[in-house]
Amino acid sequence: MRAETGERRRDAERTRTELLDVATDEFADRGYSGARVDEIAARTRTTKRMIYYYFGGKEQLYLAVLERAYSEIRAAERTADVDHLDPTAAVRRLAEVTFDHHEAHPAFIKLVGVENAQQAKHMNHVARLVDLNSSAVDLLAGVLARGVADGLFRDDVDALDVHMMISSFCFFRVANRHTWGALFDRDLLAPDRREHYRTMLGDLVTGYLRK
Amino acid sequence: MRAETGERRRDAERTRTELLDVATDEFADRGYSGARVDEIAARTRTTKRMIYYYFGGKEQLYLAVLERAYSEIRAAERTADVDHLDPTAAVRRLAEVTFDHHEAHPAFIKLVGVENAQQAKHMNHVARLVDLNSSAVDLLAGVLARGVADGLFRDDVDALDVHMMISSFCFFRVANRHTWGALFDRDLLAPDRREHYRTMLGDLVTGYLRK
DNA sequence: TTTCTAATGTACGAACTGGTACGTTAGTTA
DNA sequence: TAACTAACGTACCAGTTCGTACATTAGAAA
Repeated sequence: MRAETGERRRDAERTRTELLDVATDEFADRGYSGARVDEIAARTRTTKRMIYYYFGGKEQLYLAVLERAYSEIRAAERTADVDHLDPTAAVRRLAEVTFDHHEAHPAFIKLVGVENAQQAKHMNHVARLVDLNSSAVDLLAGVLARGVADGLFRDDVDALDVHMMISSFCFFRVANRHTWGALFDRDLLAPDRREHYRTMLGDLVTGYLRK
Repeated sequence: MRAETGERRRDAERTRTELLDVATDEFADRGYSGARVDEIAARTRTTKRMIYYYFGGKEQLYLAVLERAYSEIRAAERTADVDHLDPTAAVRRLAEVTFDHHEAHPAFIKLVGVENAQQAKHMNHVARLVDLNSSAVDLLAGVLARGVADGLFRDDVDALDVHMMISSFCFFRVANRHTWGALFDRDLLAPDRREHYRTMLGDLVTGYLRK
């Protein structure tokens, strides 16, 4: 595999990263038990031995994949700059960021599914993840408070509930596109329907919040 | 395993059903590749040999599980009697039926996840399933038409989109409760929050449809 | 240049796992 | 009651898969 150039350079960081990249796809596509360490190794320029050298084993590799995937997400979530928008536009904006993010990271979505299939037992071992995700909700909570203060929004809604509402729509569209396509013959990710769903989500959320 | 009573009766139907029951849980809990035929057999009163005798193999057993799970669903979906309700109440009713259904059938939800993880490649082999699921959408379409005719609902909404909106909320709540609990320390299935979410879904959908 | 160690490669083993060959028995039918 | 077959059980095999023992090498340090 490695041989194309003939050269053999040593680069611990590159080897580690390459293993993580390939493992992310493999775990996302085949699930934890479906993923094969031999297969992961074969798709890199290094060997299976390095998985054990750098990570310790299949499970720790999966853990590393999970942690990196969630960490990368955090950065993206923070790009939303909504302070200058009025509350309604700001909520719509936040929903769109989540929408775009889900669409752009199918592997991450699959990993969430894999992790839920295992009752999130691995995620509990990555304590660091817990506070990462709160930031998105805090941002939303701020906007909601502004909307309530302005007399635009209902005052009995919880930010985490709204976040769930948004997440569920975005998650479903990506995660369940295959069964949906098979059952109803409609591709939820078809490019020409993208704007439609994005707008729909915004309407949905702002409609729910409106007094 | 079987030995408690000492007796050994022959009953093809019972053996088949028992295998399907156990296999449903095993596939739902561990995914297709994670499920073990030996484990399935061990949890029944019969032996692994019978899986091959009645179904042919692991894959065909999974197919049988999938088909039965979807078939059982259809019956439940039909219990909604909404013709006597005004459009808004009827939509709320349909959403609640889906909500209740998802909550009552976690194994089914998991199977949907398992199937999506495999790009629904097995489901495509069960052509019979396709028309099963349409009935729920047809029911919804009728109600929406009534609402539009009465001047209550927007006239630019598609029934399948509304169905997706409802499904995504219900699906997410059940399917992703583990990661959600781990990240936000909130149990989406806590009994004392059940009414809250059920109402929230109704508000969400009717709010979106309202003119 | 020599030494030393992190990084890498190879070969192999033990346990697991889906599947099967073959024998046995319950219950029906003639 | 003898014959027959659907239903069932046991033992085993062959391929797979995670993991490891051991050998080797690139490149830094002395």
